[in-house]
Amino acid sequence: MARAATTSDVFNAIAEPQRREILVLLRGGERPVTELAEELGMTQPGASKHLRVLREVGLVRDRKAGKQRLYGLDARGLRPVHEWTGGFEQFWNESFDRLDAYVQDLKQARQED
Amino acid sequence: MARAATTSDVFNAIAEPQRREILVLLRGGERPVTELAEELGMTQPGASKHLRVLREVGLVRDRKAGKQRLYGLDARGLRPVHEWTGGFEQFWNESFDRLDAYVQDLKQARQED
DNA sequence: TTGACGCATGCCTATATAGGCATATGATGG
DNA sequence: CCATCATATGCCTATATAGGCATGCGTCAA
Repeated sequence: MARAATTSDVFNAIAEPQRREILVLLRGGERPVTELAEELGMTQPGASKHLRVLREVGLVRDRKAGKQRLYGLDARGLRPVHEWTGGFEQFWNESFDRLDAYVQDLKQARQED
Repeated sequence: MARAATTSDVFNAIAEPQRREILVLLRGGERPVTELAEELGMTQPGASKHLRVLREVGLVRDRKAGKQRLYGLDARGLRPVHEWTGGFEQFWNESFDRLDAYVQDLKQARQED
């Protein structure tokens, strides 16, 4: 079995680099599919598929604009990710310390040989 | 083709729910493999495999402790994820506004029919 | 209505990977 | 050296999914 579907889990949805690029581009405002595809060097169907995933997981929304379909950012879904990683913030610096302690242990162990 | 390997991309590595659970558990301190497996209801080989991915991507480190191998958190790799999502923070609230505007547009469009 | 444009979808393939199982590997105590 | 415990790995299978391609579908202008 595999992980939760890309279409239901934001963590998985943003695991794809090109989808992250799309989100970054959309910070600049709404864009039609073809423009996104062009700017990111992907095919139009490719862009559409990534956009579909992002839409189903709620990170973008779309609206019709004439012949075009404009995709826009809905970043709210990223907040849980930000908060989850934030739960480790206190360990970022501490990690250095622990690594130090770890290295110290290694040195000691080596001396005790 | 697929996305960047779980073993090289932190975003992908944490896309797996069980790996996230492992990381959360490790905030409580180092743990041997069997204990992790037990607490998370996974098999020992399963835990070992997830730990390997986490180790290769640099989110955990291990040290020998007698017969056991203790895995500990190295959260530094989560920082880029936190920062990347943080880059969207200004859009979280704004998203509501945009959504509102969007809904307004819909209503207008409907009236204009 | 017709043609052109913009986008979504279906089909197919290759690949990554999660999980189950058996087993190899490594360390410890006698 | 042997038996045992703790982990890591290899093998196999099922599945998700990214990407290429062709094509369907809706919209607009003439």
